[in-house]
Amino acid sequence: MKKTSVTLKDIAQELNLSISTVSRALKGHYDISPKTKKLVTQKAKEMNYYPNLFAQGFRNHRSRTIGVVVPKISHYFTSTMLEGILGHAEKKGYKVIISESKNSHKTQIEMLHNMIQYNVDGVLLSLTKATEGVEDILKILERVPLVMFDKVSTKIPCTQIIVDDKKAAYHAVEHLINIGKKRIAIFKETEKLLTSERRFEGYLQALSDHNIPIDPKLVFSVEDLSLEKGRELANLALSLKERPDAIFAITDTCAIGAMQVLNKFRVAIPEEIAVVGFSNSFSSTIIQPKLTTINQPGNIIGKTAIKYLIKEIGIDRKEGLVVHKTIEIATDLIVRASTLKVSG
Amino acid sequence: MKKTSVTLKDIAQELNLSISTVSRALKGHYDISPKTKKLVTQKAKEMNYYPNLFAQGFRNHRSRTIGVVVPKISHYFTSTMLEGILGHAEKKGYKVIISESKNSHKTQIEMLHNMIQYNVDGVLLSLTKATEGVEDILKILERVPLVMFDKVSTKIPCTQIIVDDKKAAYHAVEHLINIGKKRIAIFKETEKLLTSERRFEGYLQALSDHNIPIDPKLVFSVEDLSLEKGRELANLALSLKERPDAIFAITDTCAIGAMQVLNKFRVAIPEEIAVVGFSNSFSSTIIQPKLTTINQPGNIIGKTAIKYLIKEIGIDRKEGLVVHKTIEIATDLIVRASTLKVSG
DNA sequence: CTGAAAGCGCTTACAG
DNA sequence: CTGAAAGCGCTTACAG
Repeated sequence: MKKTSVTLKDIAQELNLSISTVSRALKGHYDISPKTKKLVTQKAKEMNYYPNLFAQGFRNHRSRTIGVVVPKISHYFTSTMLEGILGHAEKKGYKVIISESKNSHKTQIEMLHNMIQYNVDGVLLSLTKATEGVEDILKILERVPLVMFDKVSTKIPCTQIIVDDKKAAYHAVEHLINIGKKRIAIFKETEKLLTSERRFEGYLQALSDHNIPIDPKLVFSVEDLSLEKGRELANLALSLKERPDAIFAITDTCAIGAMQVLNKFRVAIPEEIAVVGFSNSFSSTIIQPKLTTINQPGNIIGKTAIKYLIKEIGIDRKEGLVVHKTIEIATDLIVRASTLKVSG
Repeated sequence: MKKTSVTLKDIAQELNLSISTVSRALKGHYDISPKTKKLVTQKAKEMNYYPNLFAQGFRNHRSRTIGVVVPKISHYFTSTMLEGILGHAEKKGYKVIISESKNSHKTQIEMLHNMIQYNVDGVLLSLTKATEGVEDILKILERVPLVMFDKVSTKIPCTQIIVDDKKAAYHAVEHLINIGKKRIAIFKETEKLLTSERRFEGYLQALSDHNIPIDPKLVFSVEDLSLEKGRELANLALSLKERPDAIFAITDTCAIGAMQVLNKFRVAIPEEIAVVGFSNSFSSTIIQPKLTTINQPGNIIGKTAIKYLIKEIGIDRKEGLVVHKTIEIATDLIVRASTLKVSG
């Protein structure tokens, strides 16, 4: 496999020009005469010249590469965010290196260090649940432009793109109230996870805005929410003396687990207990009845994140000019059979 | 943001050594005295030195980067293959650039060209459905080591990692026969897609091995199999004078669409019609009854693909030594309620 | 065992 | 409008 690629030098020789001139002509430098420019660009095309991005990057101290670190690539929502990132990266001529941090804080930090070593121009980060302390990340922030998305931390001063979790949850719970529900349970994570807490805030707010007292018995917190955990919590909820008449689960998966239990015990959904999930997964349309849920536009989140990152990369030299924003991306509630209005 | 990183030169100055010596010491070159080695490695650590991979790559004509082109990253199966790729890449010190070809042949070729321009050491490719002609890809094959996985083409002479589709389908259909089914329909794609054709072969083989005549009316072919198409085909199947007593759908999604129709018309699954899918998606455990399906180890496929690619990268200089293999990864049948043995 | 030097392909001040 | 030269950070034959 020969890979002798055409270089500036080759073009220069063919044309009896200097390498400098060829280089400049190809970049459309204003100093070069139109004739030469035309000559060079034609020859370059003819010889099938492609710039050695490696050499360019080496020379310019920029790689046109962006590093992305996410907890797990095979979560559907994550992969839609990645699609948003890839799409925009391509348009802007950036390549994207992707790493998984799994559920390890250590791996996460390692990956970030790798990214720096790979000379990425900037990093896009979505935190693992297991993130412990942020000092490591603060250090990284000093070395490379960084934008966080989806799973973020308020302790890290950087631009962050998130779903408007509080508002989304508020709408979900308000919807339950509107269909006549009064004892609305929430299935959420224990404190660690910001996303979960913000959804909880939305829940509390909606109840209080509608003068519904908060019953602590209806707040179910657990670590590592999953299908299985959804089932367990549903069992707990059913065993309450005063059962809830609705469940707001902060993930679809957990909502589906809960529904399986309700179905098993022939608890009518939504008549006896309505259910709302979060994230509009494919499965939410498969479960019976179909699950009302909140659609998070992964694509837009990813795209917004990389947009801001590229902007920061552009201005990172002039220290001080970088303004950190928190952008909240709007979601929408998709109403399906699991919360159909109960007539009467 | 200052990014003045430590270079070999800095270490050399500190230690009053030449750059050459420092470079060699760090690589453990046998020529360097143990004392110097120790001195240098310590100093490097102390100064927090990280090699500039860019400069190394530029110098060595290798980037330790692998390019991956897949049709769509947000397909669950695809993302598990990517996980396999990423995991092994990390272990071997390779970074991974990922691109989506969407459903466009043109984009696919563009992405491959990009990869070459990015100086990747090798490329991992899974074809889009829309692949038209392979000349473009053959040309790329001349320029960079390439291994294909999952969606492949026999017309391209390179190492290919695929699921043993024929055998998998054979087992699925044989399982249906074993539970007493005789009129087994297949829901498949039209010819274009190799995967689909190989599953069809397995279907035919299983029937003929068990002396069950093939009824062309039971072979349903359609383009772009989807949930919706699964529903349509199920409707067609139900309208047959002689209904099938089982359906082998070559994707889970399509199987689930079919089941929705069966459920709607209160056709008992599996008693009246049993259903088998393909790929063990999360949804296959959500649909009622749970779907029997074939588990494809995406992780292993990805890992195997990158393993072979790295091997090829190692030997690509000595032309002619590269042997192209087709590796078939074994699958397993996961039996669930949709094909439970019908007693009597 | 160590060092000086060339070169990977490109860009860009400097000079003319 | 064009060219010669330096340099990005590293590796590696060549010399001693």
